[in-house]
Amino acid sequence: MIDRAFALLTAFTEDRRSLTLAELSRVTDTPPSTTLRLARRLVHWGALERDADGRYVVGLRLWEVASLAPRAHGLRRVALPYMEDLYEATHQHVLLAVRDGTDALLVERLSAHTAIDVLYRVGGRLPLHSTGVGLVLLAHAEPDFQDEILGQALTHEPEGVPLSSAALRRSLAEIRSTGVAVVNRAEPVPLHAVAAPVRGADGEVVAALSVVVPAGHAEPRVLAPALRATARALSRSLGAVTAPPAPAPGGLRRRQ
Amino acid sequence: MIDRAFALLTAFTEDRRSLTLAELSRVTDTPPSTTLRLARRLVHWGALERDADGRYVVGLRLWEVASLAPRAHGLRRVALPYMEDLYEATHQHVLLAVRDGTDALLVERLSAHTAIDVLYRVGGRLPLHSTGVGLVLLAHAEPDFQDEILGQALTHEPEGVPLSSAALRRSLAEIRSTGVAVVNRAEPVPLHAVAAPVRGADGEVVAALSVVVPAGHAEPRVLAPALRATARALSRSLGAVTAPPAPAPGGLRRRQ
DNA sequence: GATCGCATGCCATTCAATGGAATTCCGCCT
DNA sequence: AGGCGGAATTCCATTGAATGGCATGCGATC
Repeated sequence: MIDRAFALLTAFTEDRRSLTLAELSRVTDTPPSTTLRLARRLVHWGALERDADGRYVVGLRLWEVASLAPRAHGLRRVALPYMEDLYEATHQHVLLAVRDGTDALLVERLSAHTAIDVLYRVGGRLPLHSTGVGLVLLAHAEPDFQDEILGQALTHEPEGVPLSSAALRRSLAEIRSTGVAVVNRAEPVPLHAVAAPVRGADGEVVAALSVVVPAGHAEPRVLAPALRATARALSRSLGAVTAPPAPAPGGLRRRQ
Repeated sequence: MIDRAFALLTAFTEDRRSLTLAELSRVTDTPPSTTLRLARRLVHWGALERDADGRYVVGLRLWEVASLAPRAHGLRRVALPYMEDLYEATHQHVLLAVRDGTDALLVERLSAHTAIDVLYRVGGRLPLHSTGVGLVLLAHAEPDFQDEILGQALTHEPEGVPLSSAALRRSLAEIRSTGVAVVNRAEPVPLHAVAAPVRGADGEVVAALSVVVPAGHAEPRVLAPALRATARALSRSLGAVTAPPAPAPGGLRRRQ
């Protein structure tokens, strides 16, 4: 069965990058014989591989076809040179994320090894309501979806401070009108994040671009124009025809 | 059936990034009803998505799990900062590739937008015998595998010039003894490629790191030490314990 | 040296995949 | 407008493949 195969693949996570057959069997709640048969098929095809210790790991061939995903690698391909430009200017972190369900998915990250703290990993998920890229994506999502998120009890992620839905709504409006999201964080290390929307061919926001710098490194005021300009240039490369937002005056909620 | 599912996924290629159901059906030689059922399952799971036109494309979720592949994204994660260093020095192309079967698979590429010609894409395959990274990987592959490759009729890829197996064997020996591969190419645009091996925890070569610059930009002589040093630093990050190669004197063929 | 857990092979049962035919939908050409 | 052709989709009886319990061999651990 095919759901079994996917269950096998999803058994792998960031902190479970390699699994034995027995582990796979337990995690997916499948009898060992079935698991073995399936794992073999996947190995044969290249979706899984066995590492030096005989443990199962995600395979190169799966990555190869996944590299054709337009919203991930396809986007990245176009964005990377622009990200490099930002990277050279800041020499800290440059992030590119798209929305998937109720999370932001980090599609690319450039980081100097002299840069601060490791943040999120490429391929990992970020909360929408407490990161720069997340806020940008949320601010430009369909209103219905925004309501759904706003209806939940939210907290600022690392600190655990509760976040009122009214305050968040105000933030989103401001993000739409200014064209950037600015997040200042004290924990775990003081930093500024500045993020801007990236638009696709039909004008809708398809991704968010961001830089993250330690507090004192550069003022968000200075970074914002660079972010806006770079995101706009990237949008143009993606086929976004006309000039951008033309933000609804007063930050009206229902725009779409 | 699960092979059907993989057939569906492999129907996507670089120049077929999006497919309609009918196209999928034709390419995989599967009846439309079966194809539809399967495609739906894959969409449900996130391995496929439908784009704005309703065409099927590779999905974000597949990319997400694929980002756990140790030999692809896992490697890249460690390598990227080192690649950045090389990139800053040359501002052209920096490549990272691993071997998969009889090809090199390009795991990462940094390129300035001012850089020359587009070469190969990330996620794409390169020939082993006529690229810098490929030669490095081939030179450090198991002897049996080398023989297999050497037994074939080979040509230098872009020019179509035949390549004698004796000459290639000599090249491989030199690559092993010098620690770098140097490829000078006239077609389609004059360029130099310099590549060096990256070693994993148990000392075997797991990847190849390379820079590609236009002829006249920088001499391979100058680039080689930088490549060797960076590849070695990267190897150390990967857990390669001891100092590297200690090349077999005289470039003996059977080393393993 | 014995035991436990893991990887693996085997096989009768059963359940789910299969694809042909019919239907609807949509875009294009006349 | 009208109608044609291809694509997407539904349905269902048939068939063929997935299933998992059990037994075996293997290796590590106490």
